[in-house]
Amino acid sequence: MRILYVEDEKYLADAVIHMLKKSDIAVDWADDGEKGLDMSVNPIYDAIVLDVMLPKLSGFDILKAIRDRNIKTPVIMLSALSEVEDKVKGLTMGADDYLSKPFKTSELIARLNALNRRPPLKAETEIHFEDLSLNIDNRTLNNIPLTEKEAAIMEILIKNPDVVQKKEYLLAKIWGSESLTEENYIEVYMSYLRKKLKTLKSKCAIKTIRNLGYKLICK
Amino acid sequence: MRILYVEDEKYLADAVIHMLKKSDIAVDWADDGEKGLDMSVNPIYDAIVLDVMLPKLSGFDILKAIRDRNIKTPVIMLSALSEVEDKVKGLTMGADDYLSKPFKTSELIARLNALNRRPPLKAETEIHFEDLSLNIDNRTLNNIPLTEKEAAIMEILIKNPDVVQKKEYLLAKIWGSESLTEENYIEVYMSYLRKKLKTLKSKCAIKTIRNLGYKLICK
DNA sequence: AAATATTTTAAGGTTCTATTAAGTTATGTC
DNA sequence: GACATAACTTAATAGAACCTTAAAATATTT
Repeated sequence: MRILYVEDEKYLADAVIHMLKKSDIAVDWADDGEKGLDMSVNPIYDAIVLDVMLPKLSGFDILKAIRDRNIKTPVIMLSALSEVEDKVKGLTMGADDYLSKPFKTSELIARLNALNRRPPLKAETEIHFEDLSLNIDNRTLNNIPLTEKEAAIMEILIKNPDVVQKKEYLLAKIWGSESLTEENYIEVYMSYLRKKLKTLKSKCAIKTIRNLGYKLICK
Repeated sequence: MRILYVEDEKYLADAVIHMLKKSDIAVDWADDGEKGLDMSVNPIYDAIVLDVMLPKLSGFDILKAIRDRNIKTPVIMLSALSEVEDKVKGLTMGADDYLSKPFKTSELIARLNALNRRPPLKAETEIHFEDLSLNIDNRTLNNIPLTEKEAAIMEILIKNPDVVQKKEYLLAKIWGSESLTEENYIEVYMSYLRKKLKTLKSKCAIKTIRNLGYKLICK
């Protein structure tokens, strides 16, 4: 794992970097906000550890700048301000985690590892796959409107192409139920969605895996 | 978003659930560890919020149990023990986040949203052997579809290559029966599987051990 | 309150898988 | 090599799972 660490206190930085390296985490260090931002846009990092109080640009400024540029690198904010409002501010601005100073490096390492167990972020409202683009906000698939249920099913399928979604899972997730009368719901909606995929002349189709569920496949 | 909240203090739970609902987060509540574990295995939840100190099973117990079962639902641990060691323990056991009590619900909400900005981890369901790869979820062998019974037989063979599987064992395991009329079932399905292995031009083949059973062998 | 859109229900039709059965081929024994 | 037995293959059938459609019930918009 390779991370960027933006921190102006050299003593602290040296100590933390030393510990991280022992845990096999490569660290690039920036000692002010400007350098930090310049280096942040580099996509090689698995995570960015961002102090809030920095010379020139604050951690929040950097966070905002990189998220505005649609860069999804996981960010852990670091601050002596342990106020809940600050944590919330960081997290809603797109940070993935928030650690109060002083912290133990072992906790930072654990949090870095936790972050990197998950795949990187995808873009928000539009989901693209092959020749399909599903817009969650408008509820449209390649500009043709979908109903709420259709969109909910399509979202799950398109986010996991080629992965079978079990019937019970879809029922539970979308209808919040497990009753058998409702088994037919899913069949009806798959039929609707297939019709729409056909009118779109999409390369993709919904495949049934008998006794299991459905998945999205493309030519 | 729908989450599972495992918490034994009813007062706290009521307050938190109320706030979460206002933020459009649906909450199912379990008030002890056993119920919590039972409900955790249901794949409908976008996250599980887990108190550590619980009757019957601790939050750590639940976390371990669900991660052992390869369930990837994001977990936030909740505890009055704010010791760093505990946080590290939770995070290394596969929790995605850790929140110390007391906490503000706004922070919990921010963290839930941060977690759900990331796509869920997929469970790995592929079994590899020589030039074969069996996907249990998709029910495919090297991307060609298998039926339910074919997949069930193949799973047993591929998990125990070079080990003879007795006819009666396969019958009992897959058909749940020992009748002799059904002896032919297995022969029919071995024939189907062999045909598919041939179309795959696999190095592997199913060998018959007369009067005993079958095993998978490879060149 | 009417018009429209969406969801649910229900019924009949279609497709696929598992089972059955019968003929064929392989294996081991004398 | 002849025989008996076990296993293989294939095609036909039955039944379950799934699809489609249209109408009824709800929900939403105008």
